[in-house]
Amino acid sequence: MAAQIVEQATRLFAARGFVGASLQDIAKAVGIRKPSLLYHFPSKDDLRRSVLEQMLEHWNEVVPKILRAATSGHEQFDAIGEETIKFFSEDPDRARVLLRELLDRPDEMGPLVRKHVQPWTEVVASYIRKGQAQGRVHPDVDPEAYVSAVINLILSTIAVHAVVGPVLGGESSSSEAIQPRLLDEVLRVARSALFLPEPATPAALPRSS
Amino acid sequence: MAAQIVEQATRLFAARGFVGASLQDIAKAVGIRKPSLLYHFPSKDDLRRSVLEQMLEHWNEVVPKILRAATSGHEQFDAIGEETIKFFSEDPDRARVLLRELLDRPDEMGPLVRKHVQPWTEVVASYIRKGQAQGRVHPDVDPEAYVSAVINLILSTIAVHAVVGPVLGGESSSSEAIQPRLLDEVLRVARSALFLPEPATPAALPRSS
DNA sequence: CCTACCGATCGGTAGG
DNA sequence: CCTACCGATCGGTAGG
Repeated sequence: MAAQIVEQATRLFAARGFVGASLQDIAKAVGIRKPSLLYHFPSKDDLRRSVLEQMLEHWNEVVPKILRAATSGHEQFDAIGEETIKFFSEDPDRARVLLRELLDRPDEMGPLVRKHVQPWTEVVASYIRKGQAQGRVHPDVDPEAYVSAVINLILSTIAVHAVVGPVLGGESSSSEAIQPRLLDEVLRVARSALFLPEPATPAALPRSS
Repeated sequence: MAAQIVEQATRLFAARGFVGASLQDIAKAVGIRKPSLLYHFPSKDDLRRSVLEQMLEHWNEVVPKILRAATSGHEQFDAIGEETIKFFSEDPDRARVLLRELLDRPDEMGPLVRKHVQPWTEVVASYIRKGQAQGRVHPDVDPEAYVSAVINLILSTIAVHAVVGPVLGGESSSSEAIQPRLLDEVLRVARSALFLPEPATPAALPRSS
């Protein structure tokens, strides 16, 4: 039961925001009365925290899988981007709730981001630095800033795809499915802003032209 | 007076969202009573539309200046990015209000984006296509998707900088000013995802190596 | 898990 | 531009 409440709360918080989605609305979506909902979650704020907690829990399950696949090289960095995109696009409400919370409660989200996002950000950043030392990655990439930018890009692209997507394809393109064009371009942008174009054997084969 | 109301409404809508900011709050910030506010704006929704309108008005003043400077070439594309960043970072509340509206009212924002953003998106896209024909721009750039991605990137980076910025610099870095590191990297990502690395004289000087 | 109910606050109006 | 007031809805509680 608690799981269904969290599920519907996520849906409605994502669509209408925390203050915009009433306990009444959420209870009705679950099929119970408001006081029954307040038996499972003592307050609306407790429910909000549970929604975030469940999301970060799922995220923490997925992170090791992402990082394991990513030792180095082009394909592995693609894997990081693809898995991150998969996490958010298999339920865009995750991106919307997260973005809303970042806007609504920056002071509260700071520590949460520091706890759940910064660690793997630093792992990815260290891979980037290693890539720079090996001459595979652009030397002027700011590793931490790059990772932040790509996360922001993925998050916002998926969160607002319903309005930005249809603007691209003048066609019907129902407002439900995410346009692959957008996500493909996001990945391409992230990739080509990172890697040097040529294998570039910097010192190994000093064959001067 | 109406201008002060719109100004404070923008501030509070940006910080707390449309439903989270009450007419009471806004009136108090202006220094008048709620019914006086409702004399200038017949309803809260009218005030919301005025906030959006004023923002898009300012945006429309800035767009021609941006496009005029951008005929072609590297520096001109940088100018587009820099001016767009300037527009939002000189008042980050613009980015926040816009992002909130995209999340809150996708169906209403669709037409607005189509009207105010799509036209210049297509101008920029056509520059990109010209650059591709001349071999200056990566051939696998999807012009419209690229522009959408960069707008999303700028918008979200500025909107949530207060929480993402401090995560980067472990130092004090007060939560007010936007970290130049972030914006510099955003510009670098946008630039290096667009242009081919070399001048690459494709057919003009067929000096085979 | 429910019915019944609470004070507080919401957007908005009447009337001056 | 104000005071006074409206019905509706909010999150939450009592009590079973």
